[in-house]
Amino acid sequence: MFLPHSQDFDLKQTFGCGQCFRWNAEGDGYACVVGNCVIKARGIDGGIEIDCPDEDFVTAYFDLKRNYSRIKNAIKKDAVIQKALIGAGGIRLLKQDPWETLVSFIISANNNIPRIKKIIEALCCAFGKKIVSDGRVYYTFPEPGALAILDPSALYPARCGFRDKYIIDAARKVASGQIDLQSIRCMDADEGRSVLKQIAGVGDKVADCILLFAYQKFEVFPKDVWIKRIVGELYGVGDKGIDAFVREKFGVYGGFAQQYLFHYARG
DNA sequence: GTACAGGTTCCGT
DNA sequence: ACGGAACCTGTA
Repeated sequence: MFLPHSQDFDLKQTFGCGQCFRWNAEGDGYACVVGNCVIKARGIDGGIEIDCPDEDFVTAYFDLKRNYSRIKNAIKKDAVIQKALIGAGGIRLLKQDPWETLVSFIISANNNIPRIKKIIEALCCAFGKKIVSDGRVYYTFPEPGALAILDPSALYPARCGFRDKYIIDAARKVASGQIDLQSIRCMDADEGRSVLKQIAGVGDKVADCILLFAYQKFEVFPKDVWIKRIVGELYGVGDKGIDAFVREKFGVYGGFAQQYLFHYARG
């Protein structure tokens, strides 16, 4: 699938902005296991080439139907956002699998990106399904049922630390049906957040990341330390004032603004 | 050896 | 309700 060059889609920005953890540089592009297959993406002359047999899936996953230029214009209200957009304007918000996103952001707690990626790969390698593509070996993300039967100590080789019991708690609640991840799709953000927070290790920040990156609740604005820092420094708004500030400033597009500002905050 | 990292939970006021 | 320490591990 070929996508002509657009200022609204940059692979490096999209994969590097912290919303996803399984895209890796490979050859002259990137590769990732999404669901049960390997997707590859690379920049080529005049655009982006995406290698995946299911075009409908690619369209949904990369959110290709949405007009990002229009969104960026709507939130481009001051010099701060304008500067952020210079280096981050090619970010797209990926529509990711809720279960994988849930576990990934439980792991993100008090952690850094390289180690988050390492832990997720270890879990996939140990408990996912092996697939081979172009002679390379990959692993799918483990199903809830595959983790639900385990004791937290079984995750020790993945070096999750104190998060191991949270991952198992999530797996058991999802595998048993106690938590229905699908049902969150049709809830508003506040309802969805309260359901997700029933899982140990899921607080406001982790829940908001899942709502934004898996359920496309674009008004949600996850507040991590970087965002708190940059909103404080550049807008002079304290932690407790962020929600009101964001609602007033970015309205229903808070999540997009969060990604642009976050990318900017990390240089 | 010590501090700290994209957060949550627990235990004090 | 609210603020601070602890949590597992890897890295500086």
